[in-house]
Amino acid sequence: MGKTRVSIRDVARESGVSLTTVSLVLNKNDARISEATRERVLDAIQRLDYTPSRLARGLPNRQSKTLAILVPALQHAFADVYFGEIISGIYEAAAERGFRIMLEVARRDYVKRREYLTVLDDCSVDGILFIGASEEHTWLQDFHGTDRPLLVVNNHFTQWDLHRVECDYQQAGRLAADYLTDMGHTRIGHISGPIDKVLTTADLTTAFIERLTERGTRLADQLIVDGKLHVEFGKLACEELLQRDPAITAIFASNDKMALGAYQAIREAGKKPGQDVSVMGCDDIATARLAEPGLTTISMNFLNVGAESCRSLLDLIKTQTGRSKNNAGVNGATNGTVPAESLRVDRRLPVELIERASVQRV
Amino acid sequence: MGKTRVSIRDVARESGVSLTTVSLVLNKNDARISEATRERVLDAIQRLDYTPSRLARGLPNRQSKTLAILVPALQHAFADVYFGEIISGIYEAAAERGFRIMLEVARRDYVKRREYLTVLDDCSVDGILFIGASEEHTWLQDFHGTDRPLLVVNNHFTQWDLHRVECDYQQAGRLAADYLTDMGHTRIGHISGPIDKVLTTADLTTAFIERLTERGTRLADQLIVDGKLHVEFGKLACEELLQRDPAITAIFASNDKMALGAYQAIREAGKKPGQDVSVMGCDDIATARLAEPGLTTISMNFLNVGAESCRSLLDLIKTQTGRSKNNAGVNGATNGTVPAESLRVDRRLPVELIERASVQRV
DNA sequence: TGTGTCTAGTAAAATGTTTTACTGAGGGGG
DNA sequence: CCCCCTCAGTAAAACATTTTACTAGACACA
Repeated sequence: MGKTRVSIRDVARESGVSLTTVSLVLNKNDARISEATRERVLDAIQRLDYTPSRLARGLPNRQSKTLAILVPALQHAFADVYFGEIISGIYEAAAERGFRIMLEVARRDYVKRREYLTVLDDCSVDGILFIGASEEHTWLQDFHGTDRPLLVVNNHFTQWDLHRVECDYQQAGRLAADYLTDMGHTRIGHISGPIDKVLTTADLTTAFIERLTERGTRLADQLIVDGKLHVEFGKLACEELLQRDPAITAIFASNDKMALGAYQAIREAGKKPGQDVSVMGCDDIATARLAEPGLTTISMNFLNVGAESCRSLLDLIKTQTGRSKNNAGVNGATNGTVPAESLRVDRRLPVELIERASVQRV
Repeated sequence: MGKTRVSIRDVARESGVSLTTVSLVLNKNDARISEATRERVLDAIQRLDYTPSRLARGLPNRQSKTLAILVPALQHAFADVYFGEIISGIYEAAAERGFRIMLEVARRDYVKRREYLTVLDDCSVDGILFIGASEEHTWLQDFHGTDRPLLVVNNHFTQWDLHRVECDYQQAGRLAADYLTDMGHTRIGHISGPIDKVLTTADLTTAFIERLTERGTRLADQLIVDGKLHVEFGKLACEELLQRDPAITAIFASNDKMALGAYQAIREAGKKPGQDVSVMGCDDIATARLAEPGLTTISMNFLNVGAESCRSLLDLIKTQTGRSKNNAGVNGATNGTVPAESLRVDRRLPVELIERASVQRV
C-alpha cells in the first residue's frame, strides 16, 4: 500500500471490465456502453477513490489542458489592478472548461532562451495569453503568421498579425468626447498614456481628439500631457495642465489612476475636483466608485476581457487540434505557415459610460 | 512531416546510440557515458531541435515539476501589492530550479470539490503554496498532520500543524516599539489589522504593545483601532485616533497602506504628517519610499518571503520523494499519518527597520 | 587459464492513459 | 441455412520518457 497510486487498471479489475471500457465511461464516450456496465464502473471508481492522472491523460494526444498567462517583467506586474482583474477573468473562463492556468513572466532570459516556444513544444501548455504587450516585445514576431496558439490580450500591433481580443478603446474615446461635449465643456485638457508605446492608449487619445473636433472643439497639443498611466505622473501631468491653461473646465484622463492623481493636483491647487474642474477617467477600477466625488468613467470590464480572451483562445485550440487530425501528413510543406482556412481571432469588446459625480454641467 | 514531434527516439537514431544513452545524457547522469558519445548525442539534439516533453517526463516518476500558488477568493486577489510581490518571489525561486507555477483560486466550489487534493493526486502539481490564509479556511484541516506538500506562506495557525514560512512579525512589533521609544514618543496611537482573523497581524500588535510596556509606555486600549489593512479604513482609523486623543505624537500602523491613509487623515485635520504627528508603517511597499514625507517603516521583504517559501517547499518535496523510494511498500499502515522522521517546515524570516522622514524626534 | 572488476553502454519494463481496429453474440432478412 | 448488421465490449498499439537490470569487452591478477 502506498507503493503505487490507483490507476485505471485497478478500476478495470475491480469492476470486471476492460481498460477501454473504463476510459470510455470516463470520457463520456458512452455511446456503446450499457447502462449497467457504466454504473458498475462508476461504482468502482468511487469505491477506489480514483482520480485520472493529468500527466498520463495528456500524453496520447499531446495536450496538457493548461494555458499560460504571460506577463511582461514589470516592477510589480502582479501588483496591479489591471492585471489582477484580467487574470481573474481568465481563471474563471479556463476553470469553466476544465483548463488550468500557468504563470509565466517574460524576463530577459525567458525571452532569450525562447521559453515561450519551449513551453508549447514541451506540452507544458496548450496555448498562451499575453497581457501587457507593448511595441518593445519584438519577440512576438516569432508568432507572426504562425499556427502557434498565442493570443494578445487587450493590445494589438500594426506590424504583426496576431490573435487578439481587446476593449474598444476608440469607442471609449468617442464616448468621453461626446459626454464632455454634451455637458457643455469646450475648454478641455487631456492626460494621455504613453502613446508611442501602447497602441490601445493611442487609439483612445486619437478617437477622443477626433470626436471632439467633429463636435467643434479643438484640443490644443499643449493641453495633452503624458501621465504614463500612473497616479503620481497623472498628478504631475494635471499640475502641468492647470499651469498651461488655468481656465480649463474639464480633464479627461486615459485611465482612472491618473484621474485620481488629477484629483490630488486639483485639490492642492486649492480647487475642488468635480466642481471647479470636472474630471473623467477610463477603466472603472474599484476605487473609482469609492473616490470623493465618485469618478465618472468608462467601464472596460477587464474581467470580461480576460474571460473572453480565454474563451477565444480555447476555441482556437479546439479547432486547431481538430483540423490537424484530418490532414495529418497530407500536405508536406505547411511548416509554420498559416493554412488559408485558418482565421485570426480579432475581437473588440464593447465599453460603457459610467456616470458618477465628477463631471459638472457648464 | 509535421505528423509527429521529434522524440528521444529520433535523437537516438540520428546519433546511433540507444534511448537509454540519450536519456542519461539529457539528465546529466553522465557518469558512465564517454565524452565522445555525449558530444554526438548533444550534437544530434541540436540538429533536430529536440525538446523533451514534460508530460512524458513526468509520467514515470509521477511528478510534473510544477507548483501551485493558491490564493483565497478575495475581490481583487491578484490586484494587490502584497500578493504580487510574494508571487514574484515564488516565481523566481521556482524558475531557478526548473519548476513552473500554476495559479489556483480557492473559490467556494474549488474547496467543496476538494480540488486542492485532486490537483495533487492528479499529478498536475507537486506541491502547493498557500498565500493569504486566514482562520476561515477550515479546509486546511485536510493537510493537518499529513504528508501532503502544502506550505502556508506568511501565516500560521494554532489549531493545525502545517508547514510554514513567514516574516518575524513579533520582531517587527518590537522594532517599531523600540524605535518610537528611542525617538522620545510616549503618547502613541496604533492602527492595527483584523487581530481576530489574521494571526500574523495579531503577533505584530501584541509584540508592539508588550515591548512598549517593557519600555515604560502604556498603550491604552482605546488608542488601538482596526484599520482592516486598507488605505481607506486606515484613514478612518486615524481620524478616530486623533479625535480620541488630539495630543498623540506618533502613530504606528500595521501596514504601509494604512499608514498612508493616516497621512491623508492628518492632512485633512490641518496637520503635517511626519512633523506634527509622526507616522510609522510596516511592509515597505514601493509607495512608502515615494510618499511625502518618505515613510519610516519595517521591511518585510515579501519578495524574499515568496522565494524562501518556494525553496522550502521544493526541499520538502525532494526529501519526500527520496524517502518514499527507500521504504516503498515496507510499512503498511502509515496511510496519511506523518512518519516520525519527517520534519515540519517552520521558518521565521528576519525583518529590518527602514528609517525615512516620517518620524520626528521629540 | 580462470576469475574478478571495471567501462560503456543497451534491452526491456514501467508509467497511465487514449484510440483504433477488431470480435463474438444475437437477430433479422432472404 | 447463410449473410450481414448492430450491439457491447476488448486487445493491443501508441504516446515519450525514466530506470533497472543486464552484457560484451578490456584488462588485471594469481
